[in-house]
Amino acid sequence: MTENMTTTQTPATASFCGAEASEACRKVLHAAAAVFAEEGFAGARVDAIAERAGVNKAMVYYHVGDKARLYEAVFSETLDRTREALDAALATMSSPEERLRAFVSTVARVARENPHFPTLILREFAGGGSSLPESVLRRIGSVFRIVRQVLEEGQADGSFRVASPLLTHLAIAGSVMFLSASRPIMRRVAELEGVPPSADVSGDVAGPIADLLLRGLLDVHTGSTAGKQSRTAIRGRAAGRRRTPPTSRKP
Amino acid sequence: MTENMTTTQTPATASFCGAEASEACRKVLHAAAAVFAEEGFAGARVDAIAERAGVNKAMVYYHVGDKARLYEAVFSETLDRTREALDAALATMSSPEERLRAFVSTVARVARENPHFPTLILREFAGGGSSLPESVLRRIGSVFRIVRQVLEEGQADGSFRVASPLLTHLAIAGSVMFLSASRPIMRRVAELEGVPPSADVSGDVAGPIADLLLRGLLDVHTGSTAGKQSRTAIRGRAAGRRRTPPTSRKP
DNA sequence: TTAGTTGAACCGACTGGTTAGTACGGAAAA
DNA sequence: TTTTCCGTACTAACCAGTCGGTTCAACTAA
Repeated sequence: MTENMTTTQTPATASFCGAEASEACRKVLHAAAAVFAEEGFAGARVDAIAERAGVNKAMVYYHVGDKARLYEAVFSETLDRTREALDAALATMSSPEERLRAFVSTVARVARENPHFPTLILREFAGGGSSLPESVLRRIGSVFRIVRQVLEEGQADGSFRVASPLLTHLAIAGSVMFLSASRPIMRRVAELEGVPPSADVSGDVAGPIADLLLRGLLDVHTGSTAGKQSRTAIRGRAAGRRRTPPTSRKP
Repeated sequence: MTENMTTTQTPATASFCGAEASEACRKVLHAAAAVFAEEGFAGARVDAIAERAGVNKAMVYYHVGDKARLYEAVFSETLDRTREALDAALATMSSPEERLRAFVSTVARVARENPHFPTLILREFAGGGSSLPESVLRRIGSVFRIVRQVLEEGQADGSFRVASPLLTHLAIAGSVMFLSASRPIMRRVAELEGVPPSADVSGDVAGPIADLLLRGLLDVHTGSTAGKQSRTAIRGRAAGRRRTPPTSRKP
């Protein structure tokens, strides 16, 4: 399957499969992405990856290297592709709002085209990045830098309210990743409760997420009384927000 | 549904460690939560759990059962505790905004008090809930029902704009979980880039997250020109949002 | 008091199945 | 021939789960 050459035609796998990126090698990387996403690093079996790729297990070692290197290759390739898509998408936008919306929709699109991406990211963030080498962490940092710049621009020109760029970025990325990866478990929960699985998470999630994050949940656009009341209530609450005591249960 | 008696003081670990919940058993559950969070289900070694708990491996099997049952016990206990905290927190609030803010801050507090919680949730959502039994999925569903009710109330009385409750819930939960679990990897990324690790994610994340999600990122309160422009642009975009064809890659 | 009994809590050492990684040989290109 | 590619068959290690036994406190009978 050559299905995710959707953005540009750069051979992102070049550094791992040799410069030419042979067919077998690409199949291995695709299969690895799928199995790593489904089972996690520890749960993934090299035999399963090989079988899924339609090659012999020895080929995995011949082409890519050991399991850790395979994992790194999957991550690097996906992050590079994401980064390229982001650069391309943000380049055409000028205002911070447009750029932020483009960020959300681009990440959502990459997640839709490559369904293993959000799963891998979620797993790795949960693990603290312990199984990632520096090179991959640096790629993550470079994506963060893009968003931080957009957020700071927006704050500087007054179109965004002042908030921590790091928290905001994580909220945006977390929403998109979590939501994209939630499809299977939400389907299971839904059918367990006897309700038909919601179509909301099956379609395009970028628009609603961007709406939520950019416009906010409160209906401030209609200028209705309810909306105004809400805003006042929330502003008061936000100002006088009580601090919760830092009672940590475990040292 | 028999297990929705969550508002009362049910001892959450009762069903797994025997009614008395012996000291050793509690230690095992705590250690299991830590190791499962750090390594995932497949990556967690029962020997590691036993060592962390300061008991012999055979004791793990003697007290709790096999690895899957141990995992289930950790999840059930944590989810029950979360559910109890939510019920208590939301009971005192009346308006939908207050209740939603209470939801965010309660989940954030539980995550801070029990740092393994967001990690476990993230991992399990990534895995599609494949290693969770029905009982645990039902508990997840019950938490979702709480939030959906709040959202629908808010939409009914006009204080929330109309949006998919499922998407909104996942965005909220995803933000909080992702952000809470991101601390370690963010620290690693930060120190790799030579910048001091941001204090933003170390403190209380509930307030900023709730502010972001409830008020929205755009500074609509000042009525600035930039804000007005943004809103128009966004409304236009949201209305004419293109539909993406539902191309599912795998059957 | 004391010797004997019981049973729950506990442990070191083992097993059987699984899995990452390799040795080596064949085939086809170059 | 040499190099690249691919496959079979193997090993060494790992790990979930078990087994046989020990400790010890509580209880009882004499």
